[in-house]
Amino acid sequence: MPLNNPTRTAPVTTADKVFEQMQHAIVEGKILAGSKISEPELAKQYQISRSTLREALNRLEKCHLVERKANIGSRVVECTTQGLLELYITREALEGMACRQAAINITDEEISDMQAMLQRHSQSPALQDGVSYYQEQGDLDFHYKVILASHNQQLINLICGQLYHLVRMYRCQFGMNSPRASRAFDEHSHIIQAIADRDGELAEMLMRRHIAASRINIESKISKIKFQNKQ
Amino acid sequence: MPLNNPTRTAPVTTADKVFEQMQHAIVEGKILAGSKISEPELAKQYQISRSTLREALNRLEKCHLVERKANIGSRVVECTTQGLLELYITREALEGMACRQAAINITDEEISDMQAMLQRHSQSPALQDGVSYYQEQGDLDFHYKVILASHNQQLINLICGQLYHLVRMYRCQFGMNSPRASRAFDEHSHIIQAIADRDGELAEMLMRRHIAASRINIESKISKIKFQNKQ
DNA sequence: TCTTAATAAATTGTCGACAATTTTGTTGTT
DNA sequence: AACAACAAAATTGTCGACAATTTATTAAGA
Repeated sequence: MPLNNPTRTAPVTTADKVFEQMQHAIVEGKILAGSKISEPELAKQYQISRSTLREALNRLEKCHLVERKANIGSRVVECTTQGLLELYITREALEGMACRQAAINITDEEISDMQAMLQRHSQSPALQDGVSYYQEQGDLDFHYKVILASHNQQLINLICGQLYHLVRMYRCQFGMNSPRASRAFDEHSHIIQAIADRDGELAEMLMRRHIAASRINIESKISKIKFQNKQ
Repeated sequence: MPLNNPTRTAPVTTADKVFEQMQHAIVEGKILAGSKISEPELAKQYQISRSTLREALNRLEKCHLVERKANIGSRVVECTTQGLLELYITREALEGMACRQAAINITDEEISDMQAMLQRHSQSPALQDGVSYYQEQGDLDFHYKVILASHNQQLINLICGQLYHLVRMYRCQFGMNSPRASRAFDEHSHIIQAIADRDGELAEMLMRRHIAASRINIESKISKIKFQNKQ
């Protein structure tokens, strides 16, 4: 089970496999954001029938990576500054609550597990500031563990099954791979402490600030890029 | 545009229509919660092909009303006490944040609109404590307006497009139609006031308490029912 | 030359049939 | 009677073809 999706099940049907391929292609920008999706073209490309492709498209729509309009067709979602802002505000709400619930529902075993992970991260700086998209698992791993520890299936499905696909897409396409390295590590540490202390209120507050800081960090990078482009 | 779904577009394709029919049937319990869905059977029942039915099923899956497993089939979601609890906790997080964003992004026009709605509700007690599923629009209307006023498309899609289908299902199937009548009206009033004052922090806190109170109210009703059944 | 209308091409929606998988029912053995 | 292996039935997944709708192209008129 890959680190970047703890809730996923092994792909059994061909639609599953095509879904995963397209998912990666969209996240990495190989299929361009905002571009129209031609069913006949992609069906031929993946060597499958249109029915199967449409099945895959439906799943991509479920995780908000494509949008479909009746009789018009499908488009890959666009990556806009506003969309990123909205996404992080939503994350703040959901992961904040997940963190509060984690403080309530986490098992002792999961606490040990998270502390062990933190220990590993402290010893391998490469994990603290992942350089590429595939190496950012340190941060994602932390967030996934917190979310799963909430033991709230509704929150888990929403965040891991839907939001995080978009999060990865934005991170990848905007080149925001290293989420504030050392600072993030400290913040992770404090959050785990609050959870271990069963202090739900503090845990939620810290997680919300952690995500808000991450959002502001990314926003500033974007505005720099925009500034450069105008020069 | 029906009151109970402000983000919905008119159904154009037959899959759309079947989706809406099934949606209502599931929410109202005409298709039993937790029951298996036979594709051949339902396709015959609705006089459509299996492809079209599957398209409808995909949309039902998108709003979490059915769950599908590969090679096994689809089932209507179950209505469990835990599921209800999880749903309301998620609502608390999302609608709380939506309320905070509304305090930031709402237009003067929308403020007037909400105050006018409140005025109408105060004069028609029937709207304050809706008796049946179809008459609970007073409460739903309020929540929808707040969510839309957030002007955050991500939040709007998640809450209106997904969560609220489940909310209506639980309300309908557990017979929790009147959401604490008069108390709710006062709470609505205070929330709108906070939004109009542009006090995002207070607005979020009030909305969270409002939903938490609603959750606790429903929980107590459920435990009473369980108690009765054991007698 | 620019709009508008009509027509042709392409794309999406729907259908029925076949293949693959799961479930059910049966048979045979312990 | 209980269990296992096998066979039959039913269900889901996939395919290609046709219908309905949208988009592109052409023709006509102002």
